[in-house]
Amino acid sequence: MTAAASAARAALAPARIKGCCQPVAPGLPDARADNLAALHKALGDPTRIQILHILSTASEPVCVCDFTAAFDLGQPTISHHLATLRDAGFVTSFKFGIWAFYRLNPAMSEPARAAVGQIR
Amino acid sequence: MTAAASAARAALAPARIKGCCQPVAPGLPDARADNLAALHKALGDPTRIQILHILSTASEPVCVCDFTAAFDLGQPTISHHLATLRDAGFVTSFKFGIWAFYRLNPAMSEPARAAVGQIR
DNA sequence: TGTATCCATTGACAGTCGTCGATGGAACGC
DNA sequence: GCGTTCCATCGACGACTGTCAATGGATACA
Repeated sequence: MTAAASAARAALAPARIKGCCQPVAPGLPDARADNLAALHKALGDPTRIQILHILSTASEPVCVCDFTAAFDLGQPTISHHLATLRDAGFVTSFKFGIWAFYRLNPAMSEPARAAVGQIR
Repeated sequence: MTAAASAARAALAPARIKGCCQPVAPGLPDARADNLAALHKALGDPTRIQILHILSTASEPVCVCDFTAAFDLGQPTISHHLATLRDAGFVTSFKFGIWAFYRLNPAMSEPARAAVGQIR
């Protein structure tokens, strides 16, 4: 080991005698980590990113039939993606006659809002 | 249909004659949507959220052996999660002797940085 | 040189996810 | 009422994901 490397090691791992391991902060509460992971998992699909992009640039609620026309996917698949986004708190929906409309959830959580803000 | 509902429909779906569908903006470039989805997919696991939390609060690079001690998971699983975060651009690693250290990637993309900033 | 430690990789397995076709309920127009 | 349209749900299937045990390479130290 060179002198430089030795100095680097001292800076990186001071007081790590037998091996290098030292205790690490316990981290986030499990519930918090689970919530954040679920939030990001809902964003882990290109179709759902596109849906949120459409909703974040739309001035009005968007009809499901508009989504099915915009994507090369079956209607059940679109419905599934919309339900995923709704379950994660990103969007809300309402029915109007035979149509269902979706829009961004105005009560979205702060991390969710930050994530949607990056979809540009 | 009540008069109020009729007015609401006119506001929501003007000029939607045969059905309600109207063209929707084509959306993000596919590559952009894919990149954002991959980024969020890498955050879609509580263990990886915890890892990023530890790294974002650590003042020094953190040794893999510290992660294996902090989680109730096997060493290959920790290694897998760290590789996932590295492939997604969240962290970088270097070896020092027999130890491997990880830290937040200083060249992280802007959406990635925003997401990590929400892990608190 | 030999041994021990650390960590990445491989192979395997159960569970989850994205997608589709089929079905059924709800609302509209005739 | 009756047929039509829209959309959520169900069942199924292939692909991917998280986890582990086993393996092997690289490094340090006696």
